[in-house]
Amino acid sequence: MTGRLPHSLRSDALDNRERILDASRALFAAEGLDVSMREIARRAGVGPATLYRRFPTKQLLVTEVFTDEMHACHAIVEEGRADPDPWRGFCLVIERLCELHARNRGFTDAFMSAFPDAMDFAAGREHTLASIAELARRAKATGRLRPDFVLDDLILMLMANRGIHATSTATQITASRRFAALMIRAFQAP
Amino acid sequence: MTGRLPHSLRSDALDNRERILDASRALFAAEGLDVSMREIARRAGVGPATLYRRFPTKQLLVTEVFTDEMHACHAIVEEGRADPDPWRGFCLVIERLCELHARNRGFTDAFMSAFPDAMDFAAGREHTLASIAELARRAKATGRLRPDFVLDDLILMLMANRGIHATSTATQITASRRFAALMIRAFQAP
DNA sequence: ACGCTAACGGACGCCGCCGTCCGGTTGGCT
DNA sequence: AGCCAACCGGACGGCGGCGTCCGTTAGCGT
Repeated sequence: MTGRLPHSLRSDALDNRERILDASRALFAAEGLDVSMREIARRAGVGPATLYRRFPTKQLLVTEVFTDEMHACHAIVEEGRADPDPWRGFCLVIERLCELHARNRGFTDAFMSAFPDAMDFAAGREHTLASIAELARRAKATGRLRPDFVLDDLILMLMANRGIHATSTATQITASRRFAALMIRAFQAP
Repeated sequence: MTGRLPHSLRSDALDNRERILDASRALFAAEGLDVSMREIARRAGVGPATLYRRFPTKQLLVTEVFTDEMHACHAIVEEGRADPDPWRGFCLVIERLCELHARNRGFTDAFMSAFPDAMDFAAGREHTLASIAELARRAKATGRLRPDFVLDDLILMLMANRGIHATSTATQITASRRFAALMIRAFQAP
């Protein structure tokens, strides 16, 4: 999945790898993608060389870390699509997506291709967006979603959602929820 | 206004001061507040020492640079308040405010108190927000603005607007305009 | 138990920014 | 014209991040 096989790694190496990923997850979620490699290594209790040996590029580390979140994205969209009421499903997707991104600053950066050449991500992103587009088409058919809604509006929303910062995670999520509610109202047909 | 009197400055010093402010304006608008002092000095064609001599703190430079924008903010809100139709005025304020912030990344950072101790700014900000609140009250009375609108929603909007980035300024403004339109729909009473 | 090799991390050189100091320059007043 | 103080900017030491090298450690297979 990453090109680097975790097999054929010595036990201590594997252990360090895990610690690096844990540290990355925590730091990326809290601070975004622009944490220094050094800081990740420190947090993981590992020398810089070890970090670079396992993940020569920050890019590789990022894609590895956010594979789960990417799957979560898919899952959210699929759940929305499975809803018998497309508009309800659409709203659910928006709410959940905003919360996911609010919980994980780094994932938003990655999703918005802060790393322009994260091809793995771009592919997953496009697939997710296409699914949302399909859901939006059905939601429009019910007359609840504005006919002039375009996919760019959703991207705009995610970009905007990224701008919302707060001191605590709890406040952050509350604010993001409020924002999602506003956007849903904006997307609703008059 | 800044504590540093531009009077009693030698002509060359005054000239450099102007060049520093110009460079800062350009860089802050384009890149936000996190440009290095060095870069500002380079852009202004001035040594680092000169920059620090004139503005010992980045904070001082920022407040000086964005005084104009702060006034523009006031003006926008006052114009909105002057509109005989409060809802129309409210919408105008939102559109103009979004555009102003879209044109100037650094100002948004400053306005959102990226510098937590920019007291001058905080005061101006609070005054502006209070004016908007008054306008909102009247707009609610007309029944066009949602009764549950709160000032935090506007701050949320500005934070969100900051998240919208684009490669070119033109695209940026287009996106921001679209966003403003969405938010207005969100704020409109059902 | 032993040895081989993967894996470790401290240390290195490089770079850019920070805020400051100081010897040279220049504007402005007499 | 000549002086003096205000002003200039190159240069400095400190810090932190970058990616890499290499001497040492310790997992694992026999």
